[in-house]
Amino acid sequence: MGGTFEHVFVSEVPGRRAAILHADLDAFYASVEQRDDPRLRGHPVAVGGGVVLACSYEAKRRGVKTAMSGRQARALCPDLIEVRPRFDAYVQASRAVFDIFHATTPQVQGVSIDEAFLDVSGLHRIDVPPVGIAVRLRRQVREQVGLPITVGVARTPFLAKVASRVGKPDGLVHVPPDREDAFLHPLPLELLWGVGEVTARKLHGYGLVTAGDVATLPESVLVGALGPAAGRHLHAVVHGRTPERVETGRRRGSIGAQRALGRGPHEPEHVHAALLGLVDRVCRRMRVAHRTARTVVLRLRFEDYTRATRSRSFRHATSSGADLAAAAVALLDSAAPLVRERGLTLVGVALTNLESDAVVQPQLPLDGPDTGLLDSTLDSLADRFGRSTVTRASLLHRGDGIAVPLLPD
DNA sequence: TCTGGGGTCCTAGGACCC
DNA sequence: TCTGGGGTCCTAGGACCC
Repeated sequence: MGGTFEHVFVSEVPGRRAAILHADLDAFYASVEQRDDPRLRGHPVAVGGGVVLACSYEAKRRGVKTAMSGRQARALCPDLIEVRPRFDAYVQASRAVFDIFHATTPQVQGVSIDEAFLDVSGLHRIDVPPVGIAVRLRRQVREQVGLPITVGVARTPFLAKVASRVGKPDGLVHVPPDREDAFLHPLPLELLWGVGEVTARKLHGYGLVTAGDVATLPESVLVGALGPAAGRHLHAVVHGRTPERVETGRRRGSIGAQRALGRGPHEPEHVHAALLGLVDRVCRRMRVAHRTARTVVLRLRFEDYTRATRSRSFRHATSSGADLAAAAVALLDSAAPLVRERGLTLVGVALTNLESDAVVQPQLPLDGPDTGLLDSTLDSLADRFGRSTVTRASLLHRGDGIAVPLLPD
């Protein structure tokens, strides 16, 4: 395990500037395994089945990467220790870490199971400066949960995210507002959040290597090369013009599940059964989340690794497993020629255009809405869905309860 | 080197409406 | 008969993220 390194550019800038922390657990799944099994510590560890889901920094140094096949990883690193994932342990560790985040500030935006943005701008009177908060946060996560975490501190979430990337593993990087260009411009453009393989390749084609190179270009050139949204975004990014606020309380927009089938041929009945299993799973998750869906998306992947999607939208959102399953099966039938031609290797289903469906079961009066009851109903819904959404709720009768379809954001 | 499972956002064409 | 601009929704594909 690497030692702690703390890289702070200069001392704290006083005042009430926006201050965002991006906190990102290092090699999360692999770190949990190393925490729970001392024999794994200091050794290259990969978590996964046939594919590497996460790997320790010892493995990363040997060239092992996420999403690599197990065979490939073993070829690069013969002494690799492969561990089956224990998702329950990861969820538990994540909850413990997020508890520390929420104890630090109410303004927490979760990004994934192992990272979050924390807005500490409002804490300047009641707490130590942001870098001090970051130092404490790292110590608390290490002491209370036993995991290494990297924190980036900056004026905007985007810069904090890039800072934590630079600080990995187990580091702390602070970007003071007056050093943003000095920090950002020397970095290879691949480090910019949102620049992936395709965009990087395009930009390299123009002879651009660093973020600073990109910053010399006018917006119109970037728009011409990358399209309006990506071009404008990248131009804003390299000049430090990204939003200062974190977004809390956002609800997800889709629920999906997929299953790799392996190389075929596959019996149609087998594919059919797999699809129904997936629909069942996503419907279950949707009901637990008190959502309904208006659109079903079928995802397919073929032996040549090409992909296709087919989708169908309903007039009204539904939570009916039967309706959604029928739609999914019809979509699969419509793609039958493609499946025959290319050979199916993956089937997936996603529910999108999600709406909230809060059905209030207790005996509410059906004869004319009772204002008091409705108020208390709305209050309890506000706890579950967030105040701003509920103020736009409309009420209607359904069966022996009152259904409250909440308008989507 | 043949690649898992969960998401987000953007683009673009066509239908349809005013 | 031919012409315009603007908006929304649906569908399919693609880039990107962890």
